[in-house]
Amino acid sequence: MPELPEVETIRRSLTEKLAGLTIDNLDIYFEKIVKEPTDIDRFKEIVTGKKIKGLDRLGKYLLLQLSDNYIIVIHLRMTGRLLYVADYEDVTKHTHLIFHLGNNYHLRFVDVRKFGTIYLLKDNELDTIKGLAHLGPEPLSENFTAQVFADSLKKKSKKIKQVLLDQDIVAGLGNIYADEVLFESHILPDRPANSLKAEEVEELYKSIIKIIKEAIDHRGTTFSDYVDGEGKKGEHQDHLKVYQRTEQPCSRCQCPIKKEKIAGRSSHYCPGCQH
DNA sequence: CTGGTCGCCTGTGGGC
DNA sequence: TGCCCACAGGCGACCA
Repeated sequence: MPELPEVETIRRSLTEKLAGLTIDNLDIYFEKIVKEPTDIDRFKEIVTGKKIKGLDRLGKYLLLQLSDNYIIVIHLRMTGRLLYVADYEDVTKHTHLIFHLGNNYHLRFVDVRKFGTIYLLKDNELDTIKGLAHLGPEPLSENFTAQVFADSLKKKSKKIKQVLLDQDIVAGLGNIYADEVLFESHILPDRPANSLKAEEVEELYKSIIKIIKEAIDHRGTTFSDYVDGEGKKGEHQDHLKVYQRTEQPCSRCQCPIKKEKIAGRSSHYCPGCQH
C-alpha cells in the first residue's frame, strides 16, 4: 500500500528513465481508472505525442509533468503499480493502461484492486482534485513546522490515529506509518488529538519526520504488492516495530504487540510503553 | 462541523 | 478438496 515513502521511491526510480521521453501511443484496458477527462478519447488524444518533462510528488500523488503544461496525476491507492518495462515483456494480468514510450519501453499501470486513479489536467488545475485541494504540508518540507502541526491537533477531538491519516493535516501517512509513528512517540492510537501534551506533540512531530525519512532510505515497505518503478521491493518491512507484529514482543519493553480496530482501521500498538 | 458506514475491487487464508 | 467469509486499506460519498 503505497504511502509517501513508497510513492517517493517510485518517483525517484522513474525520473531518470522517463524524463525527455515522448508518449507515442497508449492502450487502455480498463477505462474507469481515468477519472478526468471523462471522455476517454479526449484523454488519449491529448496525451498522445506529449513529452514527459519530469516527475513530482504531492503526498501520495504522483505527477507526470507533460509538455504544453499538461499533467497526469496518478494515485496508486492500495495495490497500484507503475512499471517501466521493455515493450516485449508479457503484459501481466491486471494491467489497465500502457503508455508506449519513444524508446521501445512501456510505462504500465497495473492494479489488482482497480482502486487507483489517473487524471489528466492543465498544471494550473490541480486544485480540482479534491484530495489535492486541501492537502496538508509535506512532512519533509519546511512548511511542516512543529507550530503548524500543534495548531492542527488542538482543533481535533478525533483519535490521533485518525488525525494522522487525514491528508489535510500532514500529507502522505497511511496505516503502516501512522502506527509506526505513534509507537516511536510512545502515544496510544486512540488518544484524542487535543489531549496530547505539548511535549507529546513535539515527540510526534519529530517521529513523523524520522520515520518517513528512514522509510524512504529503505525504499519503502513491501508486504505483498508494492514495488518501485523497476519492480524492486522495498526493505522497510524489516524495520517495522509494530505494524503486522501482533503478539510479538515489543522491541522496547517485550510486552506483546496488540492489534485492534481504531477508527475503522487495523491498528498495532504496544500496550506496555505507549500511553 | 462531526462521526459512522458503505462502495469500490481482487486475492488470500482460516474455519469447517 | 471446496465453499464461505473476513480481511487487506485510501478515499470519496452519503447520511444522521
